[in-house]
Amino acid sequence: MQVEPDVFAKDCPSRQLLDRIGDAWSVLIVGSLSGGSLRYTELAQRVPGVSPKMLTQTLRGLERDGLVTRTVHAVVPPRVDYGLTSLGCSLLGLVGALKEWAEQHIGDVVEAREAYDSRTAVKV
Amino acid sequence: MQVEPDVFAKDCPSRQLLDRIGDAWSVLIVGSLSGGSLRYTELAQRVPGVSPKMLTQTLRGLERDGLVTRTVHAVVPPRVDYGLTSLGCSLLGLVGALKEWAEQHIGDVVEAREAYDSRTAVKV
DNA sequence: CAGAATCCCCTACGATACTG
DNA sequence: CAGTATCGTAGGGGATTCTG
Repeated sequence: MQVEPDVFAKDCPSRQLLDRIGDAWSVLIVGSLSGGSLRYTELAQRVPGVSPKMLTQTLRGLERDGLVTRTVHAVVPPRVDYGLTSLGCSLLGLVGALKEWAEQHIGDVVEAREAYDSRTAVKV
Repeated sequence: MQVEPDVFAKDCPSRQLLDRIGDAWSVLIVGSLSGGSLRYTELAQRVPGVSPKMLTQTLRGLERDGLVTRTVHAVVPPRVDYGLTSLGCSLLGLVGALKEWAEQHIGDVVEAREAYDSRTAVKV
């Protein structure tokens, strides 16, 4: 008897994935890794505005979820590479679609916002 | 001269859409409306765990972004219907893909987590 | 270089109670 | 019914400093 996962069910673990995909840093990091592995510092540069704390924290989460691999090279100075697992790669399509949707519709959304605001701001 | 929107750029407004799509309540609500318009209370029931505050707040945000329409019927008792705009509908594909990915890979993620935890918990 | 640790703020969110 | 208003709290996340 198979239990049907349902993201919409509150108690379903699959809903937890919403948190991960919903996390901006996660999305940004996975997207940044789409071109191949990167080092810690390289990631920090490609994901503008991320603090070392959040970068590490997010990477740990992604690693724990099996989306990202962490490879430590025993050299000096230290070198750590982060790359996508096949599971992580399976997310790429989603991230791409997300990116595409966002870039395609941001104009409409901005317009809608302005319209809404001017419509609402009437009552001072 | 066209400015290329880029979700990955920190200052790009399209990145704000990440916040919207990243918001669990937004995703859940849009998903719930995929079958057609719903009233406030119906939404509250279909989105388990949402408080009236967050429901209203999220709906306002979605309305402002032009993703959702809010129709007030001048009847007693009051009746307000929420439905997707065409822009909102354009999100449905993404939400569906998200749902599908989540439900399809939740198993792998749970496994990965257990593996990671047992691997890490070694050092007490 | 890659991160761990600490401090601290602030606001997002939940719970509850009230109203047109 | 469809919300607002108020309060309270946990913790997410930024800045900074230190270390193997």
